[in-house]
Amino acid sequence: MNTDIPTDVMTIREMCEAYEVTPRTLRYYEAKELLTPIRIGTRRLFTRRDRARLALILRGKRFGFSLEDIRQTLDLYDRDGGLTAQRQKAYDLAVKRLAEMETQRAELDLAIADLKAELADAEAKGLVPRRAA
Amino acid sequence: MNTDIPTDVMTIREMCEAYEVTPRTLRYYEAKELLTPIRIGTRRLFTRRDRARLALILRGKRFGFSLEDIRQTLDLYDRDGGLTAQRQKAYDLAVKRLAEMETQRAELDLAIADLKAELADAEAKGLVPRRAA
DNA sequence: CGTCACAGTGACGTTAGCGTCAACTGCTCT
DNA sequence: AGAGCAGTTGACGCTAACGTCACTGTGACG
Repeated sequence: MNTDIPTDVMTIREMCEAYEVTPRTLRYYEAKELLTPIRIGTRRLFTRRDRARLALILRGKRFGFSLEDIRQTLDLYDRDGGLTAQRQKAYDLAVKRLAEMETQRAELDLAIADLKAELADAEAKGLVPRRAA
Repeated sequence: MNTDIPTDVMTIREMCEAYEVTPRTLRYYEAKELLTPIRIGTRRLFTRRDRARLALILRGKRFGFSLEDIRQTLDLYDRDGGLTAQRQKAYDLAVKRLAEMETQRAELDLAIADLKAELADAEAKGLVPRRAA
């Protein structure tokens, strides 16, 4: 009994400024079924849900996941939660992603340590005047 | 006084199997000046240095860095170390990359925590029978 | 009522990062 | 010498993730 339009929606421009993306990007994500903004006539209105998803998308991208990878796990974050097979699959995938991310975290720690060592070495050799905290 | 060929070199096939990449990839990296294998006639021989660089390349890729990003910092890892402006630039860039990686680490921790919470929530709702350690 | 700024829809262009194929070039082994 | 095989060089192909452009639609406003 609440089929009307949510009040806290944003236009495409507002979205772009809020998340530093272009309209093209948002339309592209919609085409790829990552976002599902409300359509008023032809115009798009992005809901709270869209914003949450967009944040997750952008985050995922920074970790090197593809949009397709991201799309497949996004559903897990939907609160409506039917006990569908769809959702079960999303869950399974998410478990795998979690493992990947933890692996990546370990690797990242290693890479950071390595890089720090290289920098320290370069400094020790007197190559640079940098002050590292 | 050691201009001859290093003994611990690898052919392109050996490299491919060792690092799970294709010949195409290695040639591509060479074309992009990420690797500089020795050329015997037309054949390539990959040195210890190439292997170290390749490992760094593959690692960088997993964190979402572009090959160009990677190329620009790789020089820092070269042990020969002239005090060139080149090297100074590599150092400066590396400092920036380090900051990026630490940001990424923080985000990754957040993302992991989020995802774990979602999974726990899904389990609590009885959506799945998974046993998480 | 004109226009004007913003939104939308194709459709084509672009870049990175390789895949794929064809046509050589050398070895090496028989 | 011929066969075979790993390796090389173009050259073209392809996908993801958008950019860009040309055109259409439309609500607001003087």
